[in-house]
Amino acid sequence: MADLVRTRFAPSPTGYLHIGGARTALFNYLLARRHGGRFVLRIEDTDQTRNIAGAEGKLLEDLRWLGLDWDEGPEVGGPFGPYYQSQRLERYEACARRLLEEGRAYYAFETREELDAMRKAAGGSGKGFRYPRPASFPSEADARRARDEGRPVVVRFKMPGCDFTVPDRILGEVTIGADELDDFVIVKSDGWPTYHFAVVVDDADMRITHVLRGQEHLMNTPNHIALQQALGLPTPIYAHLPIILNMDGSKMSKREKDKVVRGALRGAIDAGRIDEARALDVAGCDAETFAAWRKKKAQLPADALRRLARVLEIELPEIDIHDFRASGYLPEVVVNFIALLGWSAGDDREKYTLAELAAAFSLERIGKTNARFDRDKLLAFNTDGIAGAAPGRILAALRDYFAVHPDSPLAPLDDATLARLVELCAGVRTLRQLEQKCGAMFVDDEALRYDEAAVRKFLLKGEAAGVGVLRNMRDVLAKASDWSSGGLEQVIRGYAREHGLGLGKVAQPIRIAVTGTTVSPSIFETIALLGREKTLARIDRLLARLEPDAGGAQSAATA
RNA sequence: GCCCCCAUCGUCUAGGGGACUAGGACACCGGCUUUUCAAGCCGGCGACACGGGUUCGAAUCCCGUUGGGGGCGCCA
Repeated sequence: MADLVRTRFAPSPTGYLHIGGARTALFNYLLARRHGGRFVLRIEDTDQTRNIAGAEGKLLEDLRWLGLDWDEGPEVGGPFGPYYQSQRLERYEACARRLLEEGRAYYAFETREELDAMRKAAGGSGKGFRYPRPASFPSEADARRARDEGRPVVVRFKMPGCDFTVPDRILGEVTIGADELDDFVIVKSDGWPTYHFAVVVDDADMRITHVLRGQEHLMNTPNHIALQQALGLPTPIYAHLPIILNMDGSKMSKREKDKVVRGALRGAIDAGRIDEARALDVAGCDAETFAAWRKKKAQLPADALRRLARVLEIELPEIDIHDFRASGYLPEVVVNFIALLGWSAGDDREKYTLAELAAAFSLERIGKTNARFDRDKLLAFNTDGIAGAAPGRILAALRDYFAVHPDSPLAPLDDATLARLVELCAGVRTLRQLEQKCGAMFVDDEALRYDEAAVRKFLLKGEAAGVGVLRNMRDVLAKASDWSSGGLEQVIRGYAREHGLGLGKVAQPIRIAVTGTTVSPSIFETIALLGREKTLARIDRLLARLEPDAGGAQSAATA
């Protein structure tokens, strides 16, 4: 049992689970499962200013949605808890005390402003600053006095002054020179540990054997190893994962959403489609933040971005796991896809279930190169995933989708109807696409919105030939004796043949009348499902709008 | 600026000195199918960043250049 593999995922509760975090969690999960070990979840909530209420719940929900269940951690407990760093403060205090007593750490009293000034003075650009360690360390009395004077008191770790070599299972041995290493802070002035300190203590306490984390942590690792050596703790096996980038090569981050919305808003304002004041109103934040955001100086809250995106009629790029859920991706597809970002089994296989990944995974097959996140390929995977899933699976996935979109027009439908829609929509790429394709069938007639361009193209163009067809079809359909999809197909095809028209010339006007758009399942199936009454009512409704003499509105665009 | 990491089709990758006229997937292009959007089927385009070595032989090993990424916080 001595070599039981124990891995962990240790997020801080600042929002939804990010795609990069999800990949890190997945790899840790897979390694533990592959070796019959334990996967631990720990909440790193040591930054009181960054913790966001409700974020932890979202994080756990996202992990569960992906199917990454943890053996120890929040909600499940375990022998090495508590699994919240905020509940482990005595442990860090004890370790810090020991380091202070042994002269391996010391107090420091600079304010942030003083440190900023020192950094600026250090180098031309202020980079590469190293804290000037005092010849003799301040005493407990000095620390007390500083506190009494209202100065900040932190504890810094005395780096041993030697080079450090990080043994990394992916990158090999990476040596960082002593000159690069700084006496970093281990206890903040609020008494809480920094990440570097807490992570070392906790990983040891929780018997973590393997640490898989993003490559952005590589340069921190000497600090961690030094700390482990000073505290007499073992060094776990490290594996620094390549980073996931956007298609443009920039780091994939939540800023991407800000960027997209900011660009769209500028275009809309330039085009006169929206004005500054209205945009601010939609965003619902304070004017100062909004102004800063427009100048790329700040980020907007997620819900503000969502509201703006809706008004601007743009899709937000998916960044968080929750975004993919909301866009109608299957969790097993997301897992499959991100597993292939930086890992491959070495053959041509690309499709895996979570269990299959757990069986095939190995540290040795993780690559070194950063990967760009290709949404097109994910979409293709999702299309295959939906096409290849058992009907019951898609039904369950739809129910989950409705949990995120309770207002979906499809949400109230029974399983049998939903199953029918799934059949009719074979080939859709996402659950959202299925919703968009079928939604219009299940909204009230009054709520139908007409695609203006489609109306022009298929109804009004060429001396309103489309309107004529629609008028005729209204009568034909009213008299149809068999309102099944088969019967309707006969009637409609028959009409097209008689009048020497392609089916499209007949189907599209009907489709627009009954759905408002050019997209729906087979036209026969669509109106069969809609029923005669609604179909005729919707055709009448559109005809009334398009024929002023019938007393309809001037333009379909106002609908 | 300094330090670290990386480098095969547009993208994710296979490849670990001869099996490479470099394989797969997505995207793209062309065709077929077609009542819309998708899906599907067939075919095609397309890469070893560059320059030096080592070697009988290099995509594979070494060095340099260039390019990309990361780090340089009382954030994690």
